[in-house]
Amino acid sequence: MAAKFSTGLDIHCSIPYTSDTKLLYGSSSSSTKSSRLSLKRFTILCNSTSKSPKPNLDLDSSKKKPSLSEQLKPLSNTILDDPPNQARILSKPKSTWVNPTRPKPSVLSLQRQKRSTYSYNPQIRDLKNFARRLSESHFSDDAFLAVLEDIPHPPTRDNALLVLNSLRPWQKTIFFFNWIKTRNLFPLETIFYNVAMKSLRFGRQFQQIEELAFEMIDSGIELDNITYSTIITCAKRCNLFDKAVEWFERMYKTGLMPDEVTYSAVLDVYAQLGKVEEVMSLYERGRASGWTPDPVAFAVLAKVFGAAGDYDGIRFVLQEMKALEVQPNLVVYNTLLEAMGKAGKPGLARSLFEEMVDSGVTPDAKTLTALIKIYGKARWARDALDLWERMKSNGWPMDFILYNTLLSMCADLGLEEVAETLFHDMRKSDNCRLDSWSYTAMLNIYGSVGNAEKAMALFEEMSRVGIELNVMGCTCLVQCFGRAQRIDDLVKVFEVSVQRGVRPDDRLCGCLLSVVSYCKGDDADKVLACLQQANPRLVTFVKMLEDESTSYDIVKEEFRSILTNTSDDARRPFCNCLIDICRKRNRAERAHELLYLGTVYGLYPGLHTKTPEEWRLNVRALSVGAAQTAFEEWMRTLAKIVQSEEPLPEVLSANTGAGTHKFSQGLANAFASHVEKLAAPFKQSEEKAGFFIATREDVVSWVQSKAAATA
DNA sequence: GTAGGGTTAG
Repeated sequence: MAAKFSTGLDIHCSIPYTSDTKLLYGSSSSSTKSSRLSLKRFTILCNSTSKSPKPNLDLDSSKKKPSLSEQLKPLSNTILDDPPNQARILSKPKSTWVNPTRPKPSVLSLQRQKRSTYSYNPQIRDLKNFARRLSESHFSDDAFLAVLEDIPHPPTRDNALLVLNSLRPWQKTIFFFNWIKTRNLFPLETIFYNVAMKSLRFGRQFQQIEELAFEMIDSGIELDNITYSTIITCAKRCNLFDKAVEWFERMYKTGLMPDEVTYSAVLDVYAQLGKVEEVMSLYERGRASGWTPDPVAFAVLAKVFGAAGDYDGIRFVLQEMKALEVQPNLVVYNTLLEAMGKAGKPGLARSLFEEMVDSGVTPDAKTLTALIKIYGKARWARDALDLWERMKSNGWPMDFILYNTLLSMCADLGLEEVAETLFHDMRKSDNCRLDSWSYTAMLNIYGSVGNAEKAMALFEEMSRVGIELNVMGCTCLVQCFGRAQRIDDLVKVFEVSVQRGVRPDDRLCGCLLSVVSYCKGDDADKVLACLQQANPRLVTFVKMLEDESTSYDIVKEEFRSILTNTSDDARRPFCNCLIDICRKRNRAERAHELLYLGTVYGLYPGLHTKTPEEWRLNVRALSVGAAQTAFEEWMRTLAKIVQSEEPLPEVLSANTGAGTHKFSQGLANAFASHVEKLAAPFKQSEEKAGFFIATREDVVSWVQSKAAATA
């Protein structure tokens, strides 16, 4: 594992735009009492088990959602356990249920609502043209009204419905709806409301939909499953999830059973909220009612497990479909592939894709986008390139999102030339255009290979063709010019970006901080001046670290406070860079303090792992300076263990990672020279790349000889 | 978009 776009020293300090955040930044979790641990001992290294230490930063308490069971309560208490009698009768018309004291719970109707069939309307052509003319025009209300009077055929029920269905946007649909209502030519049935609501849904006009629904209730017009599912999905699209649930509950209360369409719409409401338990509860209640879910419902299930990165859940979906003999369709496959990616299972995604192709389902651009993204993230260059070849030779569909994903994949894999070919193809192509994603992906690549000339040329081209630089592009350029020591260019890009409205985020700040860590004198001051605009507290903290008189307690409090206000994925990079800065400015002990705090705050889970046979220091997610600091710390601890004659395992190892990324092989080399400088008895493994190994005897005799030398 | 549900990018 390695950072995506870094060479040499700063590979883990800059904040690369990798999708690999789980590996790179680690997950944070909570709580070791830092205040009770003695700073001097740093015992955390050898006391920690393979379990991640839990940081005691309660950083996200304000965002806490109600518990899952709390959220499910309204459904389970008010509805699902107590379905109205009428509904129960509807859902099981031929039931031979004999135990009336324990009615079989039923939560959905197994019959889908029947749609009325259209009778052929010979005037369809004229009316559609009429509707299209109205839709495309820009009339005032009066003019619109005048044109309506010229409707080519009398506004009978069927004619009016046809026009209503073809009008857009929603303002015109509603205008026409009100027009037929005031003319009072025929009673407005449910279907008229449903059609009007659908148009409102396109315009995301939930409030108006709700008003129409109340109007139906007031006038005694029946709300059916189509009405409810339209209301619910509109609420969902407007992010009004409580409204979606409210209308679902209202439906049961009026004695109407949802059919499977409404039911999966609600499943999706919970899926979008990430409420896995609720989705499963609804799903199981549906199954218990005799429901065989269709592919749409399975796509919802796959989505919710994908979002949670829950591989067992994904397997469950596959098993259920197999058991119920439901054949996955394209969307289900796409969703499952996405889910496999989120669960970090590239191999399973690959075999699922082959299964899909074998079963005769032709992949579309979304399928290929999902898969290319997975291969890029997994750094599976061969599979990614093979797939690209297959796409070309099979003529599988491409779109601009797929092109941009291919570019990002190239960035993940360091495929500069392939990316340039793709970029060139897109430039020539008629059906896709280079957009800010494409340019940003290229900046990412040039930033990673350190090609400052090409990055600058691209930056200038963007200004010329009017594509705005976003915060990611800015970060890539800062990284690129920082590494090339073109600090004046860096400052210029930063200033221009801020002027054009880029709001620096934590990743950009981390990137600036990493440049500070390897710059000197004037250059460092120039970069700090940029950082001052973006995050003044960080600059103050850097100055505090440099000042010998700052006490540990103050460092601890200020660091904690800074981390609290830093997004999760930028915390470890911040800590890495700050450690590097301390080491570069001869504040080695300060570096040890920061590493200790970082460990306590959960930024380095699994830094030290123990088995009875082997203790291992895992520094793959550390910057060079942090890795050196951690190694020194470990040696101190091991020395104490030897001196106090406590037991050691047979093998001690340090893992720097092999640097599978083309641009990131710096850590192992830097680590090797540090080991050499300390004359520590660790040897780089020949079989296992990225491992440094010592035996217990090596370590014991090394400690003893050092002790003898200083005695 | 032909009255209702599900899938694509740092």
